Amino acid sequence: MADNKKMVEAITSRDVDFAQWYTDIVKKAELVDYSNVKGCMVIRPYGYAIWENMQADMDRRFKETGHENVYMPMFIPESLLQKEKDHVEGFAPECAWVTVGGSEKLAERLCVRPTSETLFCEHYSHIINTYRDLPKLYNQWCSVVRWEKTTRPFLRTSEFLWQEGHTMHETAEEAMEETLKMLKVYTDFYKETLAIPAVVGKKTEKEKFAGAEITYTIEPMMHNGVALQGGTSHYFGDGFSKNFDITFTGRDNKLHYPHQTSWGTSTRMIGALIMVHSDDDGLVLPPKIAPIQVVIVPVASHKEGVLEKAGELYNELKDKFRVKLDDSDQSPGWKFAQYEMKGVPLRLEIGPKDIEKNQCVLVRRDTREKLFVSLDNLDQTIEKLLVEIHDDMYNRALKNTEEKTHTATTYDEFLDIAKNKPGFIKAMWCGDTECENKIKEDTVGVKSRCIPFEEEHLSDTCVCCGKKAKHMVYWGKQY
RNA sequence: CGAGGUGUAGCGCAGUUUGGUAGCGCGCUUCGUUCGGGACGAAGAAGUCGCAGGUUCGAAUCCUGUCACCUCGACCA
Repeated sequence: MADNKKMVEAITSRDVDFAQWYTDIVKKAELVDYSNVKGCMVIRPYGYAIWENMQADMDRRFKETGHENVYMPMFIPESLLQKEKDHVEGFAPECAWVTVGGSEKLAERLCVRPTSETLFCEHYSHIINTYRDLPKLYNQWCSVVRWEKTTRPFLRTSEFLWQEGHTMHETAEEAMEETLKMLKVYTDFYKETLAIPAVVGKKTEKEKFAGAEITYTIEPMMHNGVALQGGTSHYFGDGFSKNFDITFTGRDNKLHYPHQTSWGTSTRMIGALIMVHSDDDGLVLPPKIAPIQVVIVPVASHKEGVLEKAGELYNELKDKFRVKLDDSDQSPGWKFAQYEMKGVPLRLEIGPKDIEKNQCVLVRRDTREKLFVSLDNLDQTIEKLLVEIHDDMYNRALKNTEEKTHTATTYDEFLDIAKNKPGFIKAMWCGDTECENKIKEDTVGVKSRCIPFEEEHLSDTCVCCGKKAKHMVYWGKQY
């Protein structure tokens, strides 16, 4: 037992050191390994399986909304990147450059894509000629590179996997509709698949994407009250179109510039998953993306009939759920701990006593609740439980978010909350970037998260400067 | 890029102050006993002490340089 204790203590407690706890989970659940390239990580099979499940779910949603997958080059010539001024200024500081090919110095250096707006625009300028060519609804699954100063597995790495949608539309209205539609796709995905609630809304001028007219964002709150930008959807208007000379002949037989959007989510969502749901015993995965949904652990597997029964159950369940039968010769206790570490939503124990009673033991990862259930209609019992687990996980995360969301109407109140209570602060804002800067300085890092779609009227004046308020803003620290 | 920290067996660490030729726990291999919350015994395998110089009869240990990683800031998905 002393040894068990030690193994369990190998995960730093979440309440003691959140950052260390996160790193422990990521390593011990075998999601990643550090690589020997600065800021890059090896995504191990278990971590990659989570990403694959996320991909499959999102890809389905993209296709249901009419999008097609494409693949762009990973290199962007410098001249192409420079066509949009704000865009290049935003990304230049974190570009990786290729200057040599083989032994030849390149005439023009190539940027390893940090994002692909410019490549899509270049391509769109070739293929868009008439309004009949619109809309173009493309998505790309790939990796991008941003030379970050500080990196953490999943949350910020030099190279990361993501999807980036890039669309072109005949009218501004249509593009705006697309921007909001994809934000909704993200919000639904977070809720229905990741069991993560989030605040959604518009970024301020200061926080919006380089080159965008409007940036919408989904901002889930982590267990410790810190926000994570979980996905963005940008409306570009016709800014890029003009710079890249993308034109089409309209219904009026005149030349027009198409209106553009882009939207993206990344492997960072795995980081969100960890920081929202997991606990001191390891990962807790929502059933929809868990690589293993049910793990079958035979108990006293040397006793006659146990392994056979476990095998029968596996065969019965394997077509309906992602099931693993662990018949290795590790002790049951070891397996219990191991699959808790890996966040498997349901553990199914089957031993001699169960077989006698035509039952098995189901243990929920999220609550540790132990249920003795009949082997009759087991698939239905499990299906119901998985749904329940998902809903309970969502509701717990929602409760945490609500409990850690505060309201401030005076600046003293705001500073007090920022200093003493982790979480979001709802407060009125005048619309000036100066106030955002001041707040960030006065609070050590509190920034505007977003202007939510559903604003509340908390007071008439800006919490910072006292001028007339324009918006209610969610404020908070972020990863 | 600023501040701090760490590099010794696959993983976690001790040894460095005071130089003497490397050790512990976990894991791994084999055999046996175990099996309802990280089992036990026996026998094994495994380390150019991050890298490069230097001092010394002798360096994991002292000196110089360098690289990588981690944490916290600034920057960002």
